[in-house]
Amino acid sequence: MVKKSPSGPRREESLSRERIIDASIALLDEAGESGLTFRALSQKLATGPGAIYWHVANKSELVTAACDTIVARAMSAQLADATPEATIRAIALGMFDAIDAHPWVGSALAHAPGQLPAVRILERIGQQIRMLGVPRDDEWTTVSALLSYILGVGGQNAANAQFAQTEGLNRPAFLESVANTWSELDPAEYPFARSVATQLSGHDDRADFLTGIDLILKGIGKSYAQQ
Amino acid sequence: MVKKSPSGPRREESLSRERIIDASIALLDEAGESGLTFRALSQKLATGPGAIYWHVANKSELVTAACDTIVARAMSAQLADATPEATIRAIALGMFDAIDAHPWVGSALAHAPGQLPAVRILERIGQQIRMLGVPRDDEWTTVSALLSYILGVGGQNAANAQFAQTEGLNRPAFLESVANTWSELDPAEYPFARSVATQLSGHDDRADFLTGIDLILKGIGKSYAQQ
DNA sequence: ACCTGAACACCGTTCAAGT
DNA sequence: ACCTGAACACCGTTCAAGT
Repeated sequence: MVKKSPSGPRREESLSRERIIDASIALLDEAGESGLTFRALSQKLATGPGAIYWHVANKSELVTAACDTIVARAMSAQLADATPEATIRAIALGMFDAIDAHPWVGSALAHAPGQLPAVRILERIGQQIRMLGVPRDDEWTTVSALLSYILGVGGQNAANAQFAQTEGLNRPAFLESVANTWSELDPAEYPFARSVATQLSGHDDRADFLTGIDLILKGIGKSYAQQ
Repeated sequence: MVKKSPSGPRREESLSRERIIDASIALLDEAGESGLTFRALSQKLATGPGAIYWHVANKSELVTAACDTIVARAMSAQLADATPEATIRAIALGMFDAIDAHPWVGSALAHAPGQLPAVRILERIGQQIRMLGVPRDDEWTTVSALLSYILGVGGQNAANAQFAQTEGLNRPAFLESVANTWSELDPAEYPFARSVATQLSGHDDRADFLTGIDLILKGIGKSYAQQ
């Protein structure tokens, strides 16, 4: 088949959906959620704000597309010969690390339920759940619990990172300031929060996240004993 | 002690932090997240935008305060003579219903981790976890898993409601449109999402949410068998 | 002490006009 | 078909000026 390509040599600099998304990711990584602006973006791409609308419907679609690029990358990592549980843990950790590296992905995911990025995660987890002996009727609920937990932790991590950035603090300093606030709460009303405040700064978020995943997996195992 | 009150009869109409927060809640309930504007708010309160800044530092603080009012209300419900598990379920359901009634609370919670609203939930759950025989060193991780799950589901529900409202759809219609999108995905790449799409619209979000809570509680029970 | 409202420095999005 | 960039209709926030 003869390729009837339109004409001329493709200019590397010409605008395209892909270039716009790549520039958006760079902007979001550099300056956070509030850094992505059609004006900043068009400047980075050496064009006008209106040009971007030729390739992208609106800002919401742009953020979702940027998010999807990161999620697709994280979900493409495969590991063979692992148990379903181990694979689910790996998928979850992959998302944790992706959100850690790109905090804006956490809030983008939270704001676009049912969209492609979330479906990618759902699909990979779902395929593993099928192997765990969960009855068909309970598949959705089970997968949805895991997905919600992942998105919940991701969203909180994203908010922490954004808050710390806004305040000009690094993560340890931010956690310490939260711990301080909690220590000053009314002892009669907030005994638990106060006592747990001291543990806060020392903890490993990644390990905590994984413990939560294991808790849910244990619950699934207890509900649907497999042979 | 003699009360040296400033002067004159308090005008019912005078501005106050409380009146501002109440008006904000009303605005958020009526028009969603994007409905809360300093201009709309000042119009509702028959004042200027600048006046609000005398009582409230900025928009972020205002939203958090509005969120806290709803959360405090939801957390104040007490039930006596219940097992820790039953109490945790009740706390979780209370938050689910609060977010269902005020979707903006879901995203407000997600954006303000470590702030008072989240700590209220953390505290109530934490007190129950103490009664479940979870070792001190694992308290934070356990409570944090439950809280993340609640915030995750809440955030997704909020996003669903907001999306549906933006699109001018009711919830069933919105879920159906999501299910339709999923059914059209590539069968080779998305077998699970496609097969689960049909189950989507029929499901009870509240029941699913509770199943997730039970999954985590089962996991906790399995980890720390109590006598 | 508290309120007013114009002004500032931004936004996302549109659209006539260009090539 | 694709790009330009001025213009529109908004924002949150500030601040001199009032009472």
